[in-house]
Amino acid sequence: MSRRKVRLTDVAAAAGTSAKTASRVLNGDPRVAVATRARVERAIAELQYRPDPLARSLRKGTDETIGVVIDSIADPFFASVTSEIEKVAFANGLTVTVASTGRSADRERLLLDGMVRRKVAGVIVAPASLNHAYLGGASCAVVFIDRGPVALDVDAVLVDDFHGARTAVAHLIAHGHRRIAYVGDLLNMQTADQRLAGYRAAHAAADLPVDESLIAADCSEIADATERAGQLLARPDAPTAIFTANTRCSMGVAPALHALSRTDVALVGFGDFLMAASLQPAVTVIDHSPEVIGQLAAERLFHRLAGSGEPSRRIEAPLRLIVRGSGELPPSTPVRRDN
Amino acid sequence: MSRRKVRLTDVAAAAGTSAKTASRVLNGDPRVAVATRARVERAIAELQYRPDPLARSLRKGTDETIGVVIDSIADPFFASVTSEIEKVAFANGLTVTVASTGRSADRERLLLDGMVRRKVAGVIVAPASLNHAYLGGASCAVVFIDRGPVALDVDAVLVDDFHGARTAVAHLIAHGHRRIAYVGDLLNMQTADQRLAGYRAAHAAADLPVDESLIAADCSEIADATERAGQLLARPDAPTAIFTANTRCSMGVAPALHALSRTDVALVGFGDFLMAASLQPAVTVIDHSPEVIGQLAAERLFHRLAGSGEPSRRIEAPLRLIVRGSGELPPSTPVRRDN
DNA sequence: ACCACTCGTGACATCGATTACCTACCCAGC
DNA sequence: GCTGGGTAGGTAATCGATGTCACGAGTGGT
Repeated sequence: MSRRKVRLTDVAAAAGTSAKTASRVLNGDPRVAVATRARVERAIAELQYRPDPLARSLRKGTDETIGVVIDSIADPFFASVTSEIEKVAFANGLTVTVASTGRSADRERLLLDGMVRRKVAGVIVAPASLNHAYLGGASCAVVFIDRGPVALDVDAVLVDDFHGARTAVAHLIAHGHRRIAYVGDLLNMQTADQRLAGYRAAHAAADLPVDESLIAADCSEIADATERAGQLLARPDAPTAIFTANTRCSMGVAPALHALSRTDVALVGFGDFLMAASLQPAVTVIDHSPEVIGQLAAERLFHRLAGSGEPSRRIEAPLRLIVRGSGELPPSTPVRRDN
Repeated sequence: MSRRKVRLTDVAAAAGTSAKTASRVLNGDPRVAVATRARVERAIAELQYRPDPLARSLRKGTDETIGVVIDSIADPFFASVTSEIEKVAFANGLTVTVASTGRSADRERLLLDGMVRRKVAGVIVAPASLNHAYLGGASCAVVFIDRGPVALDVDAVLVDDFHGARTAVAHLIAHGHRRIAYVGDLLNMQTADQRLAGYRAAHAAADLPVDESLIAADCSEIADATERAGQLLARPDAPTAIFTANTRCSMGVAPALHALSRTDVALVGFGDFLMAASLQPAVTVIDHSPEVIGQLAAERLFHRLAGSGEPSRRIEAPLRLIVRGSGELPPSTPVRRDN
């Protein structure tokens, strides 16, 4: 009740000093006599004073908030990343503001612009745009995740999309598959592009030709992946295996296989997901732990905020193949006529 | 480059007027001559001026931000809710700050306190504490989700936990089950409490006794649910069906059944989840769409912000039973000796 | 011709804290 | 005794926008 509006001047008055000195105590300025400091601290405790973050931000020109800009909060991958960032931020006493781009470059700019204007201490961004030079003038720390910065020199926490995809596809090839479909995101996404390159590289390494018609690189939603998987499998020359280039696609393709009872089609996905181990067959994946990515990104950001001046780095989050069954199925030879 | 620090006074100067008048134009004050307004508007456009949200908040005493306080962003249910809230907020030009309580009442207070101090326009809270009187003094709009407010008169968007659970369990009973386990959250959660009550009511309605030893109400994490399911099924008098009282528990129990190859045990879960339809058997659930809850909550909040003075309401989000297979399995009579 | 009023505007205080700059004092050293 | 230097603390400007209030110019009624 009574706690309405306790200002710094109130504290100062109670401590019999001026606002400036109270402010010094608050900010840990050493030039304050111990006795005075004690009086101020007692006043703060008694009045339950807490500084107004808005006023402080306005004056200091920096807010104790970190912004997180991602594709969608509903995407389990980004949800986990965000959750981890929030944990680290909370531990450091900062708050987190999230906003989702829905993969729109315009919206990314809009959101980041707003955050910069709000003077956030830093931002962690999964970019949707293709050129980030516009962030150059920003005075806050920036860390990119999932996709790297273009035309901008900042830290990034990424995974080795190329090698991850290559490993996944090589795994399928090693199990005898020759006709492997690619189901992934639109290629204007850096990650998608790299993963498709990995898919091709795996083929090249095994001297296998790539059948371009098996490449479905236009699945931005779960439903798209489901639909494309259905189409691919309906073909007379259907693939015997599918590589899904991201979690969303895996979560679209797995149900499609299930719905068609195609337990004979091998599947390896990029990105682990809940229930992947309990599907029939369990889904083999290349796991890039969102928790680790979130943590690395947040730590990197705080490192910067603490004033590290080191040159920016691209940090690589670990990848590992989790063998569960779906990726080890042998190629089936269904109704075939030729060959 | 040049856009650094365009202040209202700069705009005013460019338009040959005073800051106050420029401010009037910005805030749509009608008392401005059309000519002046035009000049100011042109200056704004030319200088690409955008008001400083911090300064504005400080002065107006309210921030264009809404706070979302939930258990965990990593929880798919809350992630979806949050995502929906963020969509609505973005559409209204507000930003969203999220923070997770990890189910700690202390942390809930801490977080909400911080948000209120930040003068957020409103908060949407999935409470962890058991008494919310402390929010009474807050000057911002408040909407509760998932769990209702206690000792506080604000809007809430809830689901009918009692009837949902009752329906789910009645469904299992209708399919012949007599020994139905309950796997759920700690009972100090309102929702858990109500759902267990629904479980009991369904038994009572069918004149079935409740075997208290089949009630595992201490699973706050996915792993807990997995473990408890394993224990329950290892008993000589194992249940023939399981009701999981929330998504987390469903996601723990389903893999447990799968790992034990117990495709004979029926399962109905409270809350839908990704892949539920693709598990073997597909999981029958009582669905309470997080999207709908998030949207209703956000809309309600904006309704309040728009100045609605109506008395607070408890809005009920719809529930529906999604029949998929796991809930319709007949009771199996495994290695039984008695009866 | 004068009062009463509205209309468009600007000067100045204000939101709550921080910072630049300056004072007062104490003690050492010449 | 006076200067120099360091320390504790105060005063006022500042961050950027908005609220208060007052002021000059038209307008219309009498």
